[in-house]
Amino acid sequence: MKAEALKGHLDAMILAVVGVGPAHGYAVIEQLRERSGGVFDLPEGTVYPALHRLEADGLLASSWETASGRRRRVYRLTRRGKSALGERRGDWQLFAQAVDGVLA
Amino acid sequence: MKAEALKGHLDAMILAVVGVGPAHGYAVIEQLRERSGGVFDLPEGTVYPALHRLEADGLLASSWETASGRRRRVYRLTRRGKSALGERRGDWQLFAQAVDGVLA
DNA sequence: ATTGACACCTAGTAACGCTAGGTATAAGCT
DNA sequence: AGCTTATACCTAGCGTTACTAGGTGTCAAT
Repeated sequence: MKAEALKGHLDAMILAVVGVGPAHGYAVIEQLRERSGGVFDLPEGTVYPALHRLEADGLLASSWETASGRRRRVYRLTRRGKSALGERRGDWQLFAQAVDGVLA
Repeated sequence: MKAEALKGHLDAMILAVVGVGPAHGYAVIEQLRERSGGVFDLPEGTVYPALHRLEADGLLASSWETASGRRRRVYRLTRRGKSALGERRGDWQLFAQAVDGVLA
């Protein structure tokens, strides 16, 4: 599968993962891998910048935590992020249905 | 819907449209609009370069036609294009299922 | 004569996932 | 003690690709 396939859909998936509950970057990567059935095994260089983007856009907020000697930046959904997640889910359904219509 | 959403999926859809039967660029644009229920109303600057890419990759082949005074470049699937279409359909199903899994 | 639909083209831009490097802690093995 | 693996973070630069914004030309309708 080409790398470009993900473009424009990663944000929605990250919001969805963090929407389940606050999570740090590494955990987001694991969740994406598990919830996608192993399809999305994303490098850190993909996910970390995306998290920063989402925070800069005000859809996520972060705070530092320390767990067993390791520092973690834990992200949570902001109000705007929660609202954006709803929109993105709708966008995805519309998009997927449209692609199905063309490929059918 | 963001423009990036399409990335990596346009090729598959163009192959699918041309796979139904040879078509020229403008007709491809119309087919994409119709078969997607109006969701994909793509500018020429998106579709024409994509057609050129696919031809350069050997998945499409083209020939000039003249219909009622207007010249058209008509594209058809090559053997490799047909095979690629099959792969891309599979990729899409895998991808869509994975995204569904994460967003659910 | 002018507008709109048809039909093609391309240079440049913006977005973003990824590569490839880097730092640092903790646990387990030899 | 040294090494590897997993955890956990970061970023500069690259490559791909959809789109913008322009251009050319034909034909039908007003």
